[in-house]
Amino acid sequence: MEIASKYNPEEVEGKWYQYWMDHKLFSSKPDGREPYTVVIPPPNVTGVLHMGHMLNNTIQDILVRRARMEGKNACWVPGTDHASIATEAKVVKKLAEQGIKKSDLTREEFLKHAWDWTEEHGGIILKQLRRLGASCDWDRTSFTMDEKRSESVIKVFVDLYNKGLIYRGLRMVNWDPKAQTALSNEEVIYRDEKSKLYYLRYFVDEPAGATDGEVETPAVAEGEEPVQGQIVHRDAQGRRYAVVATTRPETIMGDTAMCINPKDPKNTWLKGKNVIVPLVNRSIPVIEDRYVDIEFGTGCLKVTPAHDVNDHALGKTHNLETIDIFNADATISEAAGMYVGMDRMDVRKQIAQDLADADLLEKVEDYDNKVGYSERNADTAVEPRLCMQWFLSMQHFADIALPPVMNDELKFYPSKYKATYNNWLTGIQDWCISRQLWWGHRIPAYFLPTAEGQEERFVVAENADQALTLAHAISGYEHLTLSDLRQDDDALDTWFSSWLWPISLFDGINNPDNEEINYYYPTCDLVTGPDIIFFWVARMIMAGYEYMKDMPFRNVYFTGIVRDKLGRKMSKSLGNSPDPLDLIDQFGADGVRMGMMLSAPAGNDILFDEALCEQGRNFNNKIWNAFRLVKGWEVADIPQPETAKVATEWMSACIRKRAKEVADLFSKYRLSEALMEVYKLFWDEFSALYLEMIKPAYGSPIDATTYKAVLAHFDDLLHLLHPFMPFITEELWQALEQRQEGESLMVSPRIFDEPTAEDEQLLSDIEVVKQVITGVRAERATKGISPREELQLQVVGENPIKAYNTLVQKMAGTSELQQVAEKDSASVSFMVGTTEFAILLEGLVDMAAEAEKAKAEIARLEGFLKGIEKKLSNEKFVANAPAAVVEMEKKKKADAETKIQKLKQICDSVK
RNA sequence: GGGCGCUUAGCUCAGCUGGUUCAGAGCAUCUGCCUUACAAGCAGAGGGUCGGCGGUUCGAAUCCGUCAGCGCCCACCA
Repeated sequence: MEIASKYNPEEVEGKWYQYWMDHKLFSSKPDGREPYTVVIPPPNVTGVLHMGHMLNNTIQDILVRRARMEGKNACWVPGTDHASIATEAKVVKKLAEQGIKKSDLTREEFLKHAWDWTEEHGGIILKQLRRLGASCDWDRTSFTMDEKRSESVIKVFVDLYNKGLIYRGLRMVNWDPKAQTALSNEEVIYRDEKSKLYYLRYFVDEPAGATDGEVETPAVAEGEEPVQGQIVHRDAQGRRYAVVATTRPETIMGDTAMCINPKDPKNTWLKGKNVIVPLVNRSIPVIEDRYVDIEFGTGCLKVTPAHDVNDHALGKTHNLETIDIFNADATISEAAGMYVGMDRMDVRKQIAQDLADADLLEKVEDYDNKVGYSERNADTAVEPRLCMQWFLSMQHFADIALPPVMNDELKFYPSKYKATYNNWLTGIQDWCISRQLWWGHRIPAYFLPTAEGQEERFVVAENADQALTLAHAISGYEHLTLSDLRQDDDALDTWFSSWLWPISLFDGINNPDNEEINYYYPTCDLVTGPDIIFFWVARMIMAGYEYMKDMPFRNVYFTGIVRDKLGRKMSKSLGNSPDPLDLIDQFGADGVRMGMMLSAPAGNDILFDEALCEQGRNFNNKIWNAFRLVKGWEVADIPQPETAKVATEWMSACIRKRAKEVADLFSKYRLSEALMEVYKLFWDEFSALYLEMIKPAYGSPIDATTYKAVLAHFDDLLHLLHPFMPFITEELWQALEQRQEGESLMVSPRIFDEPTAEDEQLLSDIEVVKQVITGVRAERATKGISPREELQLQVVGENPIKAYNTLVQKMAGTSELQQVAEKDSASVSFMVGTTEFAILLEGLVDMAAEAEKAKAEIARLEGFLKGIEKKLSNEKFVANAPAAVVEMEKKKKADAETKIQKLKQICDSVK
């Protein structure tokens, strides 16, 4: 049968993926084998595959398939995340396109739309992962909002509430005015922004011309006048005013104080005064607090307790009034009294104009500051907002989650993220877990009816019935009915469900001690990006220790961020992100997987370049063609040639050695290096050398012994390659021999022997042989001699590769190797170690050129020798360096001297 | 402002606790080959004063200090 000379992934990939699925080869059940568990970082349920997923899931699949090759019971659990903010935003947008407003819908109606949307778009990403070859146990596919996961979340909420770790409080939170929900601190991304610093005039609430508080001054000129450190501003009418620098003039309607530092000499005259908020014309007190930076701006700070975290703290300390001037959508509220209904950004422009018109704007400067944005709504600035939210106390969790990472019970790869983790946990703040959204797990808190003005009362329970029972126990509420209870409208932060993922996937919360959780937990490796170390990784560790009293995973492998080859982050807006599926169409899944891995050293960002996929595709083709060669041989019952016997032993040694190296690299998660080992093993050693060594002459058959060995070697190589390139390896493995239906390379473990001392000897012997072969080929190349033309090779003196003479003949295209005391004069020679080899080249030898070459080499060696001699004559070196090092130097010296001597003979022979 | 990391060949990176001729790999480049598995290939070759300076040491790409450049994370200076 004719096999195509190019590997065609399309014909192969779908076929084998279906085969694996049909035979349930991805599925895992607890058994006597060592478990190897990975839980997928659940992608957004309605998301589509991007390069980051591609990288991340390729790595997971490699680890999982590798574990199978090692005979472990590998279980990779897939699933998706409900991504409350992102999904709700998409649904709201879609409804808006249909002319439906969320506010016109009931919660139930909205959720119906959301589920419809999820059903329609959900799970596409998981289907896409199959193209990549992801060997997930699909029967276990879960969703953070499916029944079991939801039940787990509610149970945990109730439990933590009962433990006193969840509380409700009026706090300044990060408010996303677009999604109209609170965000946790981690969900806010700060961006540098070019903005303006507005200097506003706050007139002192006093008659014009007042001077109290000022230090006596000899003379006061017009404008501002520093007197003994004071800076007093006066307008033309002699009215005094303070200047306040702010980036947010639109918040002045919420000002309830102006603050100075008590130690600020510039502003002492303002102490105890009241000032008038510009435009608003409200009189507010001047307060003193050391919080104010004397050096910044004018040292005067406007205090808006409702709209700034620091101001809020000041407000608390100084008992200030709080005026909330924003609506939930960040338009101006009635409370502001002016600009009502306008958007905050429009007001900023408008108010700057109005202030200028009223001569209340001293100046405007350019200013670089940081503005917080919602992680999910990149275009909307977060607004600090005071509101009632649910929080989780984090100190307890930090205490249980920090030690295991710091003492390496739970390992981070690369370990530099330990420091990041440490920083976050030691400065941890409470976690705002409530979101003003409907799409998510509804907070299981039930409010009881209360009279106007009475403090709110609620109970927390897994369901309404239990809540009612709890309520009945409260005096005054004995006769409550279900309809009197009002469940909290808010949903929980998405991460409040994903932090349970490694436990909830095996139903360990609802059903502790069940067979699965006991078998699969703790999971082995977590593969994720460092961007969610706080969101997810840290919190899973917390939940793990809280609910399982054990780590959720033994190792965390942090991948890098996928960038383009110019180092730019891949993004939709830049349009520099290829569609992973297009890449698979173009290069095959195996090619793309290899392309990703070639560029992905652990922890470093990866600079993705399609050229790497090309390299991957080329490698596939190489494997394919090696297979074609081997399968094309005719086998005969003839004796095994000596060269084939040696070559076969050598190949075995190569495999053992590389396999060990690969295992070592895997244990360190250095997957790209492991791949490179296998790559070189296949390409350089197996294809370029071994196959050439054993290749029968054209038209001749191969002996059965060698052929059997080649197949065995090929089989070994396919095992080593399989985790990286599952499809082509399965295809060839199935074609290598007759297989039973249901058999698969994927579930055929292979343990490799350790390399032996004999292996090492053989490998180093063949290194010398390779140098001799290269030496001959190099001469051919420089002299333009065809590889087919047989050459006469001589070895001068002792022959270090006597046992491999026939191998050299075959590979270098030489006739029988002659051992001579003195080489033929009509020859060119080269050195391998300290041995001289000579190729007889009647008429083709330029003796002068040979002598020149030798001379140059002598010069180089003499320089080298000088260095060594200097070292050896240094008494301190000889006295202090280890004996082995000194010995090595002596050997180098001797070798160099020998070579020089031989090279000199070459020169002499020319004269 | 605090913390972490990086700088080695044209590119992407290895070089672990200082000493195996240690200056490496892959890709790219150059030269020659359509040789009966593969031109998506074969054979061969070239290429770096290891960011700068200083120090420790018999010995430094490797340890210390410092400077320069780059990157990331955290932080309430309006």
